[in-house]
Amino acid sequence: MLDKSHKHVSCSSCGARNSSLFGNFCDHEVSQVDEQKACAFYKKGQPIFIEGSFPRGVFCLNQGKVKIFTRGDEGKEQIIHIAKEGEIIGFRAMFSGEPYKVSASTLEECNICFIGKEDFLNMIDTNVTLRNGIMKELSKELGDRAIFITNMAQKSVRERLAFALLILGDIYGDEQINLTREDMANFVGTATETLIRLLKDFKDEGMIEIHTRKLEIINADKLMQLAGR
Amino acid sequence: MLDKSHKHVSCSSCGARNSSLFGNFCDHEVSQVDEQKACAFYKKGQPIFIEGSFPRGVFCLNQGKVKIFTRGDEGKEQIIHIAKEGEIIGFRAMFSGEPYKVSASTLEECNICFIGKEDFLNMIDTNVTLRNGIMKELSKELGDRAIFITNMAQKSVRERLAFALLILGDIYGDEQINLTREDMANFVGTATETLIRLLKDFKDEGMIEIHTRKLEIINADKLMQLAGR
DNA sequence: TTAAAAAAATGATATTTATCATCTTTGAAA
DNA sequence: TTTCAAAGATGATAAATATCATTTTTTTAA
Repeated sequence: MLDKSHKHVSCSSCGARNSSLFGNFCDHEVSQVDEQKACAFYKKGQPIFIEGSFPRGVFCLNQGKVKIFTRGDEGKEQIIHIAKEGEIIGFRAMFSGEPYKVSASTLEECNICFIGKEDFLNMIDTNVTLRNGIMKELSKELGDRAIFITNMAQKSVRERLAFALLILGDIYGDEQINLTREDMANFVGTATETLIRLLKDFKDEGMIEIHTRKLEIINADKLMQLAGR
Repeated sequence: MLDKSHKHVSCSSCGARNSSLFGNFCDHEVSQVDEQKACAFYKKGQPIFIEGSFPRGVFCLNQGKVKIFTRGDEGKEQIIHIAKEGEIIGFRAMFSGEPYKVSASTLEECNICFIGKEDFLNMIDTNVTLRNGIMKELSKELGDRAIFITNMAQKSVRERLAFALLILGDIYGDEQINLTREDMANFVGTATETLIRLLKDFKDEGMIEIHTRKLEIINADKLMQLAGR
């Protein structure tokens, strides 16, 4: 369990920082961010920002996983991305001048830092490396989403599930995949019942192991074959 | 029919420039781009760049429409975007450091200018307005693609077709929508036969008129209602 | 102008996946 | 520990859409 006190998490001691967009900051830059940011503990299921509202800054994940999603016409969530430790979220709306097009909420207990819009944009203006990192990230995600769209349009639910499990495997790393069936269905883009049936098939075919709510991938090769490129 | 000679199209006389990312360039900047760019005439159906290859610069559409697409496992195209006059295409791969994740080819005869990678990146570094414009564009598209993914996952083909027609109506402006049924199906994410049947339904329901290959929207409100938000 | 190829259209059928109803299990709070 | 709500699971059925085969129309190029 995470420390629930709202104490300041120092960037210099942040285990996730090295793999983040702030990874190559010098000591001076790190302490500058440290001064400007605010830290907070989030309970599981807590919203971070909501589609339609205006952004006031960006969020940096120190600990925990966060789902980024939109809601369709009937309110059903479509999960676009699952962010993990080290990721900065909400920075797209910083540049678009539009309200958030997506919502974010925690999938587990999280420690999340906040950097105000002005401070963040200032960093972007003055720090070329950060700026290039951001532009690279925006571009990379744009490419990923083109593939996401294509998968949605052309792959069967079974293939998409295989694909999704591989992505989730990456995100969860050593840990087991830990999502409700509903969230998983909303990531794959299918009905919860269909997802549950397919998970059982995958288990029977020896691709995954199901430990109640947590999933373990035991044959990634077979999943890759199923998922396609 | 367009002039097929490979003569230089001047940015200062480019009708599309005002609505482009170069729209607010001063005279000096415009003439600089003019010197650095190369112009070419493209026939209908000609590829501009192909998924997997490495980018050498960006393309600026002076005249004509271009489809941006990926190919799924079985080679079927999924159209992600249709670019029109004034749009700069292929700049995402400029920042990602990766090969193109999408392909682009012309949907009709086009005049397209090319700006080399170095020149373009140099512009980005020195011109804050252009840079902000690019970042805004990247962010905006990211939001659009989140919605695209959600539509694919949650809307019926009928709803997606209505949505697609509205987008196409915007892109084609005064002109009638002019796409093969196959391209349209690859944009909506459905089988060509399904698309053809639905178009007939839409015609019967008074939402569109079909002039052989070209389509005209005659009841946008009804389409909007069908498409959802 | 004609011939051939490409695109569009139509019908029949199969398949996938969603939906609805119901039941069971799990986990959290009293 | 018991209780209750949420999550997970299962079965039956309906609906949407893809696929395949074939025909007609349009466009392109000889």
